[in-house]
Amino acid sequence: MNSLGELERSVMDLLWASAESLSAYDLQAALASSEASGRELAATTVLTVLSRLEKKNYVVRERDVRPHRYRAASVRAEHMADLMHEVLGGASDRTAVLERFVGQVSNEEAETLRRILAGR
Amino acid sequence: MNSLGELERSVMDLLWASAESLSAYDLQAALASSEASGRELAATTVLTVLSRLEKKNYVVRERDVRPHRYRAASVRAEHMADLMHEVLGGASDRTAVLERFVGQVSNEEAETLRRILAGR
DNA sequence: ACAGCGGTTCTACAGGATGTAGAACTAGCG
DNA sequence: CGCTAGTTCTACATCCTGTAGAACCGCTGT
Repeated sequence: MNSLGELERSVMDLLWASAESLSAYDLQAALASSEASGRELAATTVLTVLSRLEKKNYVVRERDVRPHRYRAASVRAEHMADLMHEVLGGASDRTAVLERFVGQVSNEEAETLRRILAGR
Repeated sequence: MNSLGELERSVMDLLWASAESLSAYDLQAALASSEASGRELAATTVLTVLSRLEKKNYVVRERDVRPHRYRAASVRAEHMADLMHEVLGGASDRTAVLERFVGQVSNEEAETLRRILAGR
């Protein structure tokens, strides 16, 4: 139930990167320049994707302004942490998974984890 | 690129739970009893799924025995840890993600993490 | 050598997710 | 009240997954 499509993910990346809410037209332009192709998608295409993302609760839509504006429903870090917990949730052997997980992180990251854990 | 289908996941769960390699027929039977429905899938269905899983490098096939036997390419915990790292890898703000992630774990799990980090 | 038979691979199709966009509809400005 | 930008509907191609029949293949016993 997690993974988004290619385009959906691109849109989310833009929304996550933006402090402001964006209109479909902003996104349309941003997508055109970011994606090497340079090709511009049809406005309706962007709108469709946004509707689907809204249905999946990935984005929130501001309907009170005329070009509706959209923003990510949650901060990116939040979303990723959720995904990680989702993976972990599907494990019967949580400790084993955590062991492997921690075993694979770099030293700096291990340090980061210790620091975070220290601050409870 | 991660998520498996329903049936694919069931098959992987069985393979992950088994120390031995299993034949498609073992799996067919196991699936029939585990899934409440009790219905038995066609053998070819199981074979197809196994072929797909092999192509995705989730399982390894022993071709030298006649009913081919299959086993998970990696231990479940390993797989899940990989998935978690995969999620984390797609983050620009890794620390932020880890903060959120740790912030959401239970006290016991936090303790587990500390212990793991201590002994590494 | 050959017919069977169990086992494997090929081929096929339905249904859902996603990318893509035209057609149809709607709200608010002048 | 008619336009026009903007939104929603409808539609279709493609890919992934579940599901399985059809076709093919390698032993094994006679």
